[in-house]
Amino acid sequence: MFSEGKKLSRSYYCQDDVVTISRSLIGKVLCSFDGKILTSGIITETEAYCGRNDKACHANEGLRTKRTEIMYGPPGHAYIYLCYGIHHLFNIVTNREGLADAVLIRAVSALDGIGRMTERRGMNRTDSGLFDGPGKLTQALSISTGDNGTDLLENRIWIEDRGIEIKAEAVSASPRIGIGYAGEHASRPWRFFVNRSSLPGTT
DNA sequence: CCTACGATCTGCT
DNA sequence: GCAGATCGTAGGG
Repeated sequence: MFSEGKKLSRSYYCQDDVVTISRSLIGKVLCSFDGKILTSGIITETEAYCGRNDKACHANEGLRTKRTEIMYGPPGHAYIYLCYGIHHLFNIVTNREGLADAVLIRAVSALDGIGRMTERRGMNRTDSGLFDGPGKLTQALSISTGDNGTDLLENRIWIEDRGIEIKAEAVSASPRIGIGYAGEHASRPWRFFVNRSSLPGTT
């Protein structure tokens, strides 16, 4: 019953421009498997964070701590951290080991296991805005800090290309959210999102 | 040790 | 539109 999809390869995550990867992840499918049920959603919003010369990045300019260690590891692994003491935010390490580039997934549109995803959110299927936030989608996909460091080529959390087409004109770029502290770097248009009118499910 | 604060979300006004 | 939740991390003493 599940759609055929091709899991993104290691080389995809090894591309050297994190902004390009962030843009190209729009329309790909984020999947998670909890041992019983597959849940997934089309990625509709992302943000790029660069390990060099980017004050918004946790690992900017070689800041190496216990938390950021995963970001310095090999590409294609999950960097998950707790935000505001409540929300688990999911990122993908990219480029090359030692550089700490990452893409934050900010929103998805549910595909597989919608009932289970809605349930995990403690919401009703008819409610709106169920998966359109970085903290919301991790809850829906059952992704938490316990999954920090997960290899996205394994079968717990991964990303597929299902050939979903989203027109270039349906995607916009804007400054990243919630990083006002990043000074002059805050205005960089490193957030990518599918325009509201083009979101799956609208006409 | 102690303090400040955050790549957010919800509920209430 | 705004305050409160809630806790790990980072940085300073």
